[in-house]
Amino acid sequence: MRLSRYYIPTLKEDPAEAEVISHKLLMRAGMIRKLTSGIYAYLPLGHKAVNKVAAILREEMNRAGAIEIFMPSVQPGDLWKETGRWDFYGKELLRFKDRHGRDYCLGPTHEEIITDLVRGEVRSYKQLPLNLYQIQTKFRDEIRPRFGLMRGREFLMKDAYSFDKDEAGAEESYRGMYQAYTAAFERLGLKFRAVQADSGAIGGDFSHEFMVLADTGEDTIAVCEDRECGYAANLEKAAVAFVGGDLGTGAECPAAEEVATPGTHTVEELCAFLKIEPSTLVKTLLFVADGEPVAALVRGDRELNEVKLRNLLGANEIEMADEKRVREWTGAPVGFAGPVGLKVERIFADSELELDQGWTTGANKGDAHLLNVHLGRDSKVEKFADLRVIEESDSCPKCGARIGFTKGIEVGHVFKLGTKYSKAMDAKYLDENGKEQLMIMGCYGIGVSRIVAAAIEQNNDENGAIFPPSIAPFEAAIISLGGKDEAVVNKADELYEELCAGGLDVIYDDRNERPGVKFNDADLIGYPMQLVLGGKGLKNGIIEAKDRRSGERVELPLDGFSEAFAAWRKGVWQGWGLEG
RNA sequence: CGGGAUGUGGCUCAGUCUGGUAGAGCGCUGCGUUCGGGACGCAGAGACCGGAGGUUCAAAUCCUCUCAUCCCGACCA
Repeated sequence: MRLSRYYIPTLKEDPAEAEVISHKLLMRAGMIRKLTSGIYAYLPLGHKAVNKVAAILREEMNRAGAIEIFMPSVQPGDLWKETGRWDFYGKELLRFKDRHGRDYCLGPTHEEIITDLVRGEVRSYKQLPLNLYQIQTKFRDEIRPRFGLMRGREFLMKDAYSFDKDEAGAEESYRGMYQAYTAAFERLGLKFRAVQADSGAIGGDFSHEFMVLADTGEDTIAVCEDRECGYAANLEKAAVAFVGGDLGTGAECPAAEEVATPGTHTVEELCAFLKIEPSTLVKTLLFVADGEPVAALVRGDRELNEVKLRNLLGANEIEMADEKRVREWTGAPVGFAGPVGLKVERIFADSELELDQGWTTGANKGDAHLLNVHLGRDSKVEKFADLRVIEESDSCPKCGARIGFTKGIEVGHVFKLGTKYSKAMDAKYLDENGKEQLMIMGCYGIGVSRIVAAAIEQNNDENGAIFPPSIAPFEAAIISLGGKDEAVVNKADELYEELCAGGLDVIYDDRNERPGVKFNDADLIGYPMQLVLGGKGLKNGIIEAKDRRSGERVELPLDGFSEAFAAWRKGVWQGWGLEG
């Protein structure tokens, strides 16, 4: 492509609306433009990068035996009512009515549609397993879209759905997708990790998230420092190594005693007042879980993991109790809740609290706390369970080594759905014995547009983006410094034709611009390879080749250029851990 | 939805407090010079100052309402 006839509107300055680096660079490199909050137009370069990602995903999905289809983004409300998600999905689901007043929504995901499609066609075990996927625009009316392509409302997603006749088959499908994802992310040239994850609103039995590692990522991942072990999990999923014990009867524990603690609403204030450590007291947190009051206890220096509590309760939604409810249940202002005499039936405690007795807790009374509380003797805890957020330096739940934290961007998610949707929508087949069985499903998503943003978040420097060659909108740029020097222009033209003929996706900067402008644009956009041809180089029979990532420059001979270039190109790809 | 901020040529911003003829830099057009890391000179085009209402002789500026965007908290590819 000749740049003089192409469309890459680069910006010299960061747009005011962009905060994170990928958003700034995508805008500045002329790859995207915002239409409205969380909704972007893809300019030629952005579209090209997205397509390169999509092509790799398509290849890996096909290789794994999945079959591409394309489903509508406008979906009838009836199907969502059938699974109950019309009511449960929340405001993220953009709903509207057609001229007849019928309910519709813009698809945030396609379980309902695919299940409807398959139940109408698939009748026999002979047709299973089946794995269908699409690459398609999704719409989620996010509460707060931000960070450009990282969290848009409209975005491109690859979503696959597997249908199997039994659990074993479903697990095999799941493994197949897991492997396909691993292969795809490797080809994309991204540093990533597959981590255990909570299955969230879509539901299901177990799931993994694929995280692109970047310091600017929104998610925190707990990773075992023992590489052999390989345990990695999303913070909200990461199990804490079991530390429970025998609570005993409390016979040796002195009787609970009330002390006045005026004005101590927080753990810090209380500890300062009583001159004790946060690890010796119990925090009592009050929630409303699907409308029902629940209390959760964790040690004073720990943080409650709401996802673990929600899963323990099997609840759909949990939220912190408001001040009014806290007063009602404790008879005290916020900050003095405790398990003893609490007007909440269901009390759950973190396993760790089973290890010790004689805790300091709130007294359910203004300006007072209790000392020497024994959770078995003085209160009725329904269950001790893993409820707290894992901390850095905690033990790995799998091998006991240290846990470290790292940041990541979620770009893929694999779920085993089980029969959640097939049951709700009656997707059945006849087995070998002519008996009706529910299909076992799995679903597998990859944020295609988000990958482009994540690639930049992971790879950039002060001059701009640095694209892995497999994703880059163009693999290489020829920068001609010819100006009016016809010899240089002719040679650059010739090289361009040659590279194109060789099948290389190359952009040729033939603009009548000063060298600095061309260099800066090329660095900003982040083509992995730059080929610079100037008057001096031509005279000496060489062209300068720059590896954008390492910054290394080498001189390639013009005589025998193809071979020299091919060898150098291979080296650049290898620098990314990739094979051209 | 709560909390904070911002809306002024295509872009980044000044001007608003203290009302009085709309500015700068970049970009864009033309001509000339320049040409290996965002050149320079000259000449130009381009803005109902987010919108509506109000106060005033006079509003980008003060008041009221509204819309949009961005940032911090609960969701997710």
